[in-house]
Amino acid sequence: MASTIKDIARKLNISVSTVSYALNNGPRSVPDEVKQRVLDTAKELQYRPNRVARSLITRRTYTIGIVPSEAGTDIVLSPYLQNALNGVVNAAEELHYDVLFFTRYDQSRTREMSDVLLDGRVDGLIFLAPPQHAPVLDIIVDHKVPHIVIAGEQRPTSIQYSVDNESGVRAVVEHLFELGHRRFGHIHGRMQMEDAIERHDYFCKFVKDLGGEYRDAWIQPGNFTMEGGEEGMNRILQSPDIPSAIFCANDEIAIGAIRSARRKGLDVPADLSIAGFDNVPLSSVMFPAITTVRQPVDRIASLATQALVAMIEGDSQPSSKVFETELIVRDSTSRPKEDR
Amino acid sequence: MASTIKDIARKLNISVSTVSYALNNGPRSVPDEVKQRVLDTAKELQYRPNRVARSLITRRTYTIGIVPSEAGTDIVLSPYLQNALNGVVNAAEELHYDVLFFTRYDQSRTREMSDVLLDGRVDGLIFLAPPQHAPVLDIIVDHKVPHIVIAGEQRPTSIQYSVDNESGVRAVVEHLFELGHRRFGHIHGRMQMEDAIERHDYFCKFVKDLGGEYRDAWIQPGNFTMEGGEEGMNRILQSPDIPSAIFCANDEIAIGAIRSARRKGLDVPADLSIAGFDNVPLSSVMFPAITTVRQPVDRIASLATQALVAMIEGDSQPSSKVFETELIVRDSTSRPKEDR
DNA sequence: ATGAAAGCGCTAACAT
DNA sequence: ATGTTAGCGCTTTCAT
Repeated sequence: MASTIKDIARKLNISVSTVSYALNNGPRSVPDEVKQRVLDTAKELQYRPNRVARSLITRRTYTIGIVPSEAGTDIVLSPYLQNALNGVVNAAEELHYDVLFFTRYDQSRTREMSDVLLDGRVDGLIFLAPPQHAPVLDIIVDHKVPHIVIAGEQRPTSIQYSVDNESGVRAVVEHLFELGHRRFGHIHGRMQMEDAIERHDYFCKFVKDLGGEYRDAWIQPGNFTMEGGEEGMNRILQSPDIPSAIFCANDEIAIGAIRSARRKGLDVPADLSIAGFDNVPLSSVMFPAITTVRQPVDRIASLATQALVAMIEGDSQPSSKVFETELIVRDSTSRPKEDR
Repeated sequence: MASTIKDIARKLNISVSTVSYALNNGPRSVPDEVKQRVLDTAKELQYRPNRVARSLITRRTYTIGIVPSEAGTDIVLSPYLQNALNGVVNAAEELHYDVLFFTRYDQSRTREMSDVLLDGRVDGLIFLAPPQHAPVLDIIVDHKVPHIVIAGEQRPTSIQYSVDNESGVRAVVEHLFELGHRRFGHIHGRMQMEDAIERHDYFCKFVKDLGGEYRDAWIQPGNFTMEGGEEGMNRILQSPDIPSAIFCANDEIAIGAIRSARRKGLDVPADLSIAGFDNVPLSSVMFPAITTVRQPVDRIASLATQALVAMIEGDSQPSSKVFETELIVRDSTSRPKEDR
């Protein structure tokens, strides 16, 4: 059995409070001589503090929880989640926090989920791209647990760290328009997610604003995955006539879309321009390299983590932030065929 | 303030033990009528069990800890770690465990580290490619904490899940030899890590066995990273004469090596064959696609997690496992120039 | 300067 | 069938 402060106290014939103060360097002072004896005995007995017992009193665990946007197999294979997690881990390491990854984020069981998130194992929570109207989030807000939402819908009650989808989408659409495209398609993400909705809506808005054309048949779901992108593109290509440019809600969709187009004998970008969003590592080494919108996921996640810890430690009440994007033009977009 | 079982008991004028048994469905039976009233009151008071208090007694947290091979920035960007983490998360989700990612695995502070790992927040630990002779591991063994080591050195005291580096390296070297190569170089990983050591040693052994040639100048460190691979290759290319084939200890090194070779005006594979290890996603979409050795990292991690939980729950004492590899021949290797 | 004791929220042995 | 109570290991208030 592991030894406790009681064991140290007994061995030294002093009280547990003195041991506690000696071990923690305060808040009550302990004479150096006593402190040294406590430390020596602790080492001798291989004493290790039990943080569970400690946090029962202090209500602090030095652990932050990360809540992925959905449960399911292979979620950690998503480049977006990987980058976000990387940012969280980077910041957490510096702040001396560990990261608890909640594996069971099942939308359909609000009660069970909130019980897990609120069971005392973490000091604060980071929600990663939560679905719209997530009831758990209401409960978290209710309980005043420190938390930050990345890429979620606006809620006055929660601090949001999100990317500026408006300027990002505007940049892509304008880029395609300037190349000469007038007929646009879109393969969107999971429409429960804020980024998917915004990118879809801004796509429609900017195409309309510029006087371009889009049709219902050219707008298809892509689920933020490669498979989804492939299927979405298959459906678009079933139209009697097809658009000359496709904006995909993320790079994985774009990769799938390119694969589908190729399979149907279309050349990207000669026959069809395809653009993505996120700038995941793969997008630059793919053939063709994908035109995309960079968003600083790591940085968003790092700063969110720092802000969360600031909330936890009561240093400050941070405010929501919107992060800038940057258009990266590569080889998957070019002038439309009819122009040449 | 959140409500506790005490609040429920008081409100219902019954004892806390009855409330506890009602909430937990046992081990003592509670009449349905009472149970229902407890459940109703729990809901009404927005009661949520405090798992920290519970685990202080039960010594169970339903959390497994994952210990990365080193601390540092951007560790979650490593494809190997990502795949392993994905496997752990997949299995953990199914088993209803969450995953605590330890961010502060600092080799130089054994004491601090082991305190963190042993502070009661997790039921068991998974070590991911720990460095050789890691003193923390000794302490973990000492404390009889359930744990499994992935890709670590053999230790009779710990259960190991590792990949069969011998057959993997043999397959690449034989592949290169059959293509006609006789002069081999190697860019190795961090030599504190078992996989790096084994791949290096087996490389030397099999080249020798087959009657091929390698020289000290052709064996360079690559640190398991793209940058390392690039630098390693730069050094190899400084030799007056160079090998015709390079085996890299992982795919990231290979990617860096290819980049370096290209920069010096060499064509891969025409001028130089380069092979990797791991089969990370990038390796198949790279240009040229990389010849590599597939190892089932996700599966290793999933099975390790399942085995760990079995240990935790006392169901069984699993044994160490070695996993098979598979050579995947792609476009970065071909017959040497002089042959043509 | 330091000991005694209360108690964090919960489980479970011990009573009745 | 159910209440009382002793902790789990720790922090911290209250005494002295």
